[in-house]
Amino acid sequence: MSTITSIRQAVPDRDDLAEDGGSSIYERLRDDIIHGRVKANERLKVAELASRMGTSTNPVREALQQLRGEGFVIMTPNRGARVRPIDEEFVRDICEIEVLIEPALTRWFVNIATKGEIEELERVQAEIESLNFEDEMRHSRLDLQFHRLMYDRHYNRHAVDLWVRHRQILGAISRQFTTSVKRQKDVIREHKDLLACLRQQDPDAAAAAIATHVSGSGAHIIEHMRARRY
Amino acid sequence: MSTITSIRQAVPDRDDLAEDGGSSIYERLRDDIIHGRVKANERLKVAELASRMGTSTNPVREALQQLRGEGFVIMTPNRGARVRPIDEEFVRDICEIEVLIEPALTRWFVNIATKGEIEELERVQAEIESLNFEDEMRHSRLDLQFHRLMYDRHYNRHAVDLWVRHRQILGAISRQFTTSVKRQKDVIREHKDLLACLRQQDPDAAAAAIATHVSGSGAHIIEHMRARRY
DNA sequence: GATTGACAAAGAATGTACGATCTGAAAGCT
DNA sequence: AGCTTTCAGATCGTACATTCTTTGTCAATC
Repeated sequence: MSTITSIRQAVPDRDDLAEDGGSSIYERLRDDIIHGRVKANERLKVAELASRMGTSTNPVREALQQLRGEGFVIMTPNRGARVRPIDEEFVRDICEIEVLIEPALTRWFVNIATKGEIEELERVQAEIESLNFEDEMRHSRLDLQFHRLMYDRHYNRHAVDLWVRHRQILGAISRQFTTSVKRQKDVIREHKDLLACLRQQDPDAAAAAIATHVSGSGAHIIEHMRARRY
Repeated sequence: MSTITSIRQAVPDRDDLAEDGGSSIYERLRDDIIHGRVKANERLKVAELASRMGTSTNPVREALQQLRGEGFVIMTPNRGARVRPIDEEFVRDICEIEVLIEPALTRWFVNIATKGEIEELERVQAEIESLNFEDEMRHSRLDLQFHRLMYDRHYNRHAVDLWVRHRQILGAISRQFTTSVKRQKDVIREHKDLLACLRQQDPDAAAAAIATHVSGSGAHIIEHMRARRY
């Protein structure tokens, strides 16, 4: 009967958001899928989810439809919703797209970056280095801030939204494990390389740097997933 | 009162699909948005849409949620849904993303294409040329088939899905006007160039060819939109 | 005796109706 | 004029009916 066990008991991280469990039904479902709390291809029954969430079925149905639009669940007529597997292939696909998009965003940033923005980037980077991955949660926030500084002003909102969504998925997955020491050093070096390219106003080199950064990050995540038989 | 006028009366094209108006509520809404039958930022009231669609409110709500997930409508709590404007910026954003993605897909195709597949492409291209844009509907189908032959087998399903969705949007828009003669010639020439690159097994040249093809297509659409004060 | 087929019953998704709650704006009061 | 109140309109949530899928059983045939 109870196909979905242990979905919502004790979500230890992310207690800073939305105090009273007031995160919307949509966010709860999405997090459960991203964090792998529901198995791949598992069926999502509205009645079951509704009783679990403590609401009626209608809000659940609408949340599922939204998730379908975003590609997190797959719905077939009269047969309900299934979890889209967040497996290595999925991560690889996302990363490959980001390897294409992020360099383009970065290239544009190189051409419009002000002195102040580059200094701000360096400030964040210095903070990242001084923190040195001691607090993964804070590091994640700083890393997000670093990239956001470059992308936020881009005119292509569609591309940036895509980046945000992809990053949320990847960030949620990588939050499940601790970054390896090698990857820590690589991240810092890659950021430094990127900053050097920015200072030198070299779009091509900056694009190449961010490409290796994204690619390396994706490879790191996939290796961890494979190691855990995720 | 009736904010949404002339949404569904007489959709002349696309009468080949789904005889009894049986296209799903989601598709109807999506088409209405894409084709510009509802104005940008216009409010979408569930009760109104429900009576128009001849159903109750619940299916409409779920369709709206799905559209929200795909980014076609913007919903704010307790204030309902608004139409996301499909304007020149939106098209430009999509095209820029495709200029990044399609070359990558093409590049991969060059490396795995079989002789039979290339011949199939040439056959479709010959059909396109013989048709010579006399039937835009059939041309659109052939053009879709042309690109689909290259992308369908790609391992990155996520990227291909993104391409399909973007292409649907662009195709729906460009179906509203007739292709200029110059663009017709350009399309045929670009396809020929691409085929030459494929035959020569030159991934870089093929990627460049598809990039100019996509870019040109986008520019053509945007020019038409601007001309019509779309 | 095992396999296949139909058939019935349970489970789940989809659709309908209605009540509760929120927003927005016009009317009334100080 | 500015503020409050009130009310219509719309969204959101709950309960129920309908329809489809699925599963389990039984019988008939090979």
